[in-house]
Amino acid sequence: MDDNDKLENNAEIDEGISKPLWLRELNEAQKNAVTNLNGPLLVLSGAGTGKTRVLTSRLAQLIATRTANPFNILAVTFTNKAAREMRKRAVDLVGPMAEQITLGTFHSVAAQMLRRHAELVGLKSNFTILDSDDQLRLIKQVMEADGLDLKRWPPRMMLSLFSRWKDKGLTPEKITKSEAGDAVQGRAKSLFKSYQDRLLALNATDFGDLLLHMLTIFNQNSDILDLYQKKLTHIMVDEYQDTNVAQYLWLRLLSSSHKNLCCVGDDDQSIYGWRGAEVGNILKFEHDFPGAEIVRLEENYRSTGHILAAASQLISNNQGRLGKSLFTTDSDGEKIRIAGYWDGSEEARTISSQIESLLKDGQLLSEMAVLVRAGYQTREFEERFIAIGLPYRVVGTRFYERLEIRDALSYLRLVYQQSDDLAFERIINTPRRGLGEATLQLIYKLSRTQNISLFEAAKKLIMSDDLKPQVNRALSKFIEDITRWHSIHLDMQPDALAEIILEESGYVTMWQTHKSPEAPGRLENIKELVTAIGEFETLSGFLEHISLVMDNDTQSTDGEVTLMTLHAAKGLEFDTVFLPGWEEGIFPSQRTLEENGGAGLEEERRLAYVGITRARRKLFISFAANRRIHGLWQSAIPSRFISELPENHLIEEMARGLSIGRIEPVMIGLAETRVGKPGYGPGWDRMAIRTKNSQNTPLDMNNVQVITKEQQSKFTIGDRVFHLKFGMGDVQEIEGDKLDIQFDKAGRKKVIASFVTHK
DNA sequence: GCGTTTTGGATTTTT
DNA sequence: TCCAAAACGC
Repeated sequence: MDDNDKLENNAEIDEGISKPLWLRELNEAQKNAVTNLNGPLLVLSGAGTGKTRVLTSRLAQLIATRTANPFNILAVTFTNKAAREMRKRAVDLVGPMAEQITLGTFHSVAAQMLRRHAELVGLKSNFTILDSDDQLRLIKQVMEADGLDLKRWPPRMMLSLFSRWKDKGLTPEKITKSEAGDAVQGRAKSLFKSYQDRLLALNATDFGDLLLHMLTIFNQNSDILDLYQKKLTHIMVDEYQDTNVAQYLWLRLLSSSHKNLCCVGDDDQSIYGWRGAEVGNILKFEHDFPGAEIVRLEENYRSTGHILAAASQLISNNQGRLGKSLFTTDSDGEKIRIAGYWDGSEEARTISSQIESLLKDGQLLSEMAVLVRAGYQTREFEERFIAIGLPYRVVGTRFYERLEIRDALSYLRLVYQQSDDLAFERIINTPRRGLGEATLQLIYKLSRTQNISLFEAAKKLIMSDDLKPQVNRALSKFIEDITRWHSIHLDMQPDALAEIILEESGYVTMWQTHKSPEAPGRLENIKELVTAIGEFETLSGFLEHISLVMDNDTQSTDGEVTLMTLHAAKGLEFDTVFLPGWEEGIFPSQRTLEENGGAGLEEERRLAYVGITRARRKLFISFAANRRIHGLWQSAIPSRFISELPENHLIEEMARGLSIGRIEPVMIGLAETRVGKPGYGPGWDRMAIRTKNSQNTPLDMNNVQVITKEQQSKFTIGDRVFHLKFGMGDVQEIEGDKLDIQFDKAGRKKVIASFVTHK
């Protein structure tokens, strides 16, 4: 059946003969969302309520009813994976004409638009999109040029401040005094400006710029905005709760003439606030788009009754929700199992054997997942899994972020575009060519004074006699190589080109002769990269692809347990889910509480909700009473989230006399004050918040153990002490609240003073 | 300019 | 504890 037949067929069907196939499989609420085609529509879709089906069916419905042509539809997602999935399912429903839908991530759609109108913001259409590593080096340069102490103001922090501003749709001009505060002695705004100027000079953007520049263009050129409003008459947005202000403004501009904006999302699953996502967008949808229809998808097709009940009860502790009540026709299933362990390794051991016994019962490892709050928590499990030979995979470090991949990409970028200064810098001396800091400084200077790229500057330097013969030779060779590769790059398959470049530059040899244990793996990755390049016709096509598609969805095979963070698990589901590490300070994360207070706590709770709702049949939640964090032993109390779960849906399995100990207010105060690291680390306002907290949270000093100056001096070197885990020992050294103790049995350890008592 | 030692720092990260 | 970046010494 060709495209037209399919469409005709469906149009006919729609006139009453029978319903199109996609409508037949929908429940009432879903149908409501799918057939409501014009005007603003908000679809609140709880976890597991068939969101993707609704989205794709609605695309089909728009086309089949001829409400919109495929090329008049814009559909935006956050991940490439979601975009691919949506495209595939749309094609399945309406045929190849779905290829004409403008469908992609916010960033890729914005990048396409920006390439068409780049000159309006001072860019050329072949601008480079910088990855976070490039951004970091750039901001460092800008700050150094400004004579700032990089220790006092970590570049990473500046970068995140700037991207937060960009997320809010703020250009340097729009930064007000109150926005900038007194960050970096009031110089933040001018630094931001310098950073943006540098980006333009490099013909480059960062991720935030893609949206930001489009906002500028739309606001300053009504004809262009008009063009897009006329072309894109129907807009659909996935994961609306994760949009930031810039994305919201962009959507509002695009839809302002026709108001055909359909946003799908779940306020309870908003977990990216720290990245600029604004839950407010979804909460105020009705207000922003008067007359908006709201459809709630509340029938859950994923989880058992017990799991849903627990999730619902937990999330009901949050304020300011739009409110949904999930239900299922499925059975109650098994109760959730809550377990307390003595320490982290017992937790890892027990979970591992539970996985093994499920495996014996015929469950697939690919249907089991261990979800943790932070990346470092996977290690304890990995170690255990390796020890017992349990196959697992960690979803984590992304392929394109690896050092060797970035190096290789820099070669390709420089060959493609010699003016790519950041790429130049990265590889000029990799592998070692004897071109170090001194030479680089010369090149910089020339490039700055003559306002030319580093590559051009290097060329000129070779012509001069400013370089030692040896250095001149090395630099000449480098420049010649790049020039030569550039001259052939259009005549070759990009993967063959990449092979030549990486081989002839000595990059591959560098790793072959490198004698570190990870060298072979790096070579493997390089091979993999070349294979990936092979899928593209041109070098430029590949480079555009990778700058936007930092994808990492390695297909899960049947035989591996998945180990990942809760954030990474959003949108996924497993038969069995383990949620370890539910301890105050870890989850909810101490740092989030300190930095964002109540709002932070609510986001952590949503994260817990996301975790629970990943499970279809079996859910295990656990905590450990003692845990080693960054080499220090700390004792912890169970997460307050555990006490928020409804008891009649749980089975508690406590090891050796541990109890869940429903957390009393005093103990919550205790957790906020005591658990966690001593007060160092990034966060300009952390100290302020810490001080504020301690003033606002009066603690009952008789019941609560708090680290005070007085307590730190409780011990002196040579004291005989007792520790819960290590037993008796002698104090060797005292550093603030940490004691270095020689234990009789456990050896020498550093522990926190409050976990030790005199004997 | 390069290899080694020391130190400081340590959430989450769709693009 | 364990990693990466700065500082150091050749």
